[in-house]
Amino acid sequence: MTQSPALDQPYDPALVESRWYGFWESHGVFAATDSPADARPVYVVPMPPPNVTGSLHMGHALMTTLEDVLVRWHRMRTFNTLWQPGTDHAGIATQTVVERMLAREGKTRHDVGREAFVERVWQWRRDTGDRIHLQQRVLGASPDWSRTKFTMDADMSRAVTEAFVRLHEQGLMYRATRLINWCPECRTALSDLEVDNEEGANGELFEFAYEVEGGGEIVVATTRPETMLGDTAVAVHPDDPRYTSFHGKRVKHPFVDRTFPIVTDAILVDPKFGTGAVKVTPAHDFNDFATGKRHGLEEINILNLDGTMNANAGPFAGLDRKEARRAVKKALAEKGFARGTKPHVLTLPRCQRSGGVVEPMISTQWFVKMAAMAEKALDAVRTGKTVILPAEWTKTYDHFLGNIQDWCVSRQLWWGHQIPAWHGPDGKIVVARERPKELGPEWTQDPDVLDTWFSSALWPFSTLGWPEETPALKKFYPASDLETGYDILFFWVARMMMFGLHFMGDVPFRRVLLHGLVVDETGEKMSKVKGNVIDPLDLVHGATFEKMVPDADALTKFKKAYPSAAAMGAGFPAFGADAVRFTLATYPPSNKRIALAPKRIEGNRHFLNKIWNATRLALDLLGDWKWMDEPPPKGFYNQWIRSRFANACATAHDGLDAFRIDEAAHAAYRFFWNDLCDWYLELAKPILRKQTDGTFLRPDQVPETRATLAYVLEGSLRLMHPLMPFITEELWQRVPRPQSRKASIALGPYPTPDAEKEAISAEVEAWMGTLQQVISAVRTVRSEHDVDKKADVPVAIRADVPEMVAFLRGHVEAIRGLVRSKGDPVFEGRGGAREAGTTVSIVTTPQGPVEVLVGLKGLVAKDDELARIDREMKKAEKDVAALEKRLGSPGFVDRAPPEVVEEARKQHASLLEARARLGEARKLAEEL
RNA sequence: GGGCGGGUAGCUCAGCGGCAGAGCGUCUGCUUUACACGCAGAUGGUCGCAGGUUCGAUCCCUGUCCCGCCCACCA
Repeated sequence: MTQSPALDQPYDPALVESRWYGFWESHGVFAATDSPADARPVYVVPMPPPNVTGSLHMGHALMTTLEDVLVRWHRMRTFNTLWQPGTDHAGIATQTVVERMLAREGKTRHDVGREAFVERVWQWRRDTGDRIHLQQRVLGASPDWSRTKFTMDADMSRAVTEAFVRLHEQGLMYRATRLINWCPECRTALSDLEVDNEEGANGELFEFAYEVEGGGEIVVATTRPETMLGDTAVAVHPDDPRYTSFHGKRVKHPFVDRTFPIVTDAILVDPKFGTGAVKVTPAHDFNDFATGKRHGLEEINILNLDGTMNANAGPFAGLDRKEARRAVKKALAEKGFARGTKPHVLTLPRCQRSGGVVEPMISTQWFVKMAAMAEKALDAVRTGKTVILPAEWTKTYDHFLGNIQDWCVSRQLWWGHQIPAWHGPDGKIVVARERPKELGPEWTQDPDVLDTWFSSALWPFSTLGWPEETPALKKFYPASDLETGYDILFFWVARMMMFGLHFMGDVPFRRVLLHGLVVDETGEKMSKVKGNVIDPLDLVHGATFEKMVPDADALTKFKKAYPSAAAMGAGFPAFGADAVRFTLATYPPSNKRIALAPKRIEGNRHFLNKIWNATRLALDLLGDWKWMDEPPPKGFYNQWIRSRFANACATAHDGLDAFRIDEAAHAAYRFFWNDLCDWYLELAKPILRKQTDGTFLRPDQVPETRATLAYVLEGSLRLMHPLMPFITEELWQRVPRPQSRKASIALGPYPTPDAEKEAISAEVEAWMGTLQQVISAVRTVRSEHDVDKKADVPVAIRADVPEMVAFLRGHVEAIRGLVRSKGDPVFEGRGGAREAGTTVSIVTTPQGPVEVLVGLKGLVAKDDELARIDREMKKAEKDVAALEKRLGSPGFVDRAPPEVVEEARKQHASLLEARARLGEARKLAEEL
């Protein structure tokens, strides 16, 4: 392990973060171990290695971060927490990337052959595997990724085969010939989910006539003229008077020697659209396919697998889809059947992987029956066995599963889990866990592979050893949490739910936590084309713009996508993993688009610096103090900071518990900076720092203050650890702490609201609030009048409530120290005479109004003071008016809850008082 | 066509019946023995628009206009 950085050095994330990963590994922080019997086992389903874009990206970093925050939190509460490494599944991105590499060489996978292609995919995965592993480590993520195998692991393949065979035995996996989505560019079938609809494509509606046998013609409209080669009917609405005379007649195909009927169909045909007559192509359109089934129509496939026309296309055979479209239109025009075109906006179905236009095609594929499994998965969420957060996604989940079609799982690709079926003579098929010995050499295994999401759907239990009844499986299934992006709710989450319930008889996880998608600062999706992709490692380690983007053009694009970063000079400084993690954790999960603002990371980087320096100060103030397990009786400031800490713990716990990590992060941030640093440490300084004569100002307060300071410091490091593992570990190793704590902060415990509950005191916080307001009032006056920082000013505090006077009198040292008053502030009853040149501020507190007088004679311009008072006066007037309107409006006093009315009256009285005082203050200011 | 979000300070976003909040930015003053990656203070909002419910609406309801996403359809 590298040397610890010296604490008096500036905070340097690179120095801090390089040392801890190995330490955690060696101390078993990442391992689930046996724990006390009452400790609930917690399992967070690990995400598979990236399989969407296949490269390192912010979305991946976000998922890693949020998963790891949850895992560290769970682990600190109950040690028995598992987030184990998985094995690779057949990530679809892998082959996409390799195919793109081939395309750059002007080749397709069919040019290099199956074996060579698969080898290239392996190579690519090994290369990226190293980078993924690095990113996991850098971000501090818990799983032992060195154990991750970037292979299609034997155990995983076994689980996939087992699942396939069982589904087949149960009649849920079947082979069928039907209309499916076919991508001619990838030359594979797709599931419905893998088809993206591109809206707003400009197309045209082409109209042409079919000759009706026995005379006349019928005009149809189409956006895909070439499909007319597969037409087997023309449909009209049964009630459409225009076509009544054609019912039962047949039309002649102009290019192929066949005739087909005119049918009536009220489902397919909308008489108001186009000509009211529809050409029917059962083999290449989903609606037409259904129509064909209703009328017993012939299905004529006109396409080859690569998108060229086949022999059924007659004279057009061999042409590509696009060429065929032009040729058909031209031929129809030549024969005099063309009837013109109209512009038409249409939606194009595109392949998610290749972007090619998807063609509906009749094909024989493997399908999984979904209806029964979907029903169970719906029920599990309805009855709360699994909770989806944020809850608004539940409806989306319901809608998807409620309308689900059978899942086409076979792919004509070469990378993936091969289907465990063997084809023999006469179309015989055998499904088995391994090739049956009795099969002769003429039997060949189905060349197709499974949809990558099929193996992913088994993830929660296949990674635990299923189908073996392993101890891990028994202990950790079902998992506690699954954390992932909402974009794969259907692809992954819903399918894990179905397969989990089906194969394990129970839900795969208790909670599903969905986060948003990371986009650039302007809200645009990150993509290589747009040039706005950020590698998280560049944010962690720092990088120049030149390194991140290749050329000047790209740099311009990049800076436009990150306006706040554009002003950062040459590039990103090294923010460090903790700052990146913390920032990612501060976006609320309801936020669907996470606009990554480097400036925000920078702000949080400053927070870490603050923590570093505050700890440095605290250690200095603590001196050689040793941890005491029994905190001594506490004074006011100590009670206050303990109360604030307890509240922060409660908020953080509730936040993490409800998957509002952002709330936990903000609670920790506010506590540490605004309470601990801004107030408590400043108050503790005069107590814990020796005076020039070497004695303490208030020796009686030293032990309790040191104990409290040590307590909240150590506690807040633990509170923040899941959000910023490296810096908290580094500092925690140096602060006083109980002997009972283990070697690493990561081993907990997490501060719980229960343990801190007793420290909460609303009364103490209210009094402290008053003190803070009084101090702020003096500071405001000083600042507004540009009083020299070193100048001491006389301060008088006037209040009528005896407890108030007593309280403030008890804190003269704090007031004097924090506002630089000339001697101790003077305490008086209200309403006395005031010296000329004195400003008056009115502080409204729950305990009543307080006047704060600051003597500024000779230090201040009259106009400034008058302006200040007028401003305060205006605000008071506004508030008084609002309250009077409320109190005066009919029904408020009668109908509003008594405590609300009471509160309003109190405020009103106190504001009137304040207004009166301000009036007097204004008179006084005239004398300045 | 159906559904789900969102529109709040210059920017990014919280809040969701009872005095409108944070971070970043801006302005002013300060190199104060933890921190200028800082401190103190200030500025800044018709809470998209119009109705309704309510004693009271940024918040609930209805309508409406923008923006985003998802699903379905598209001859």
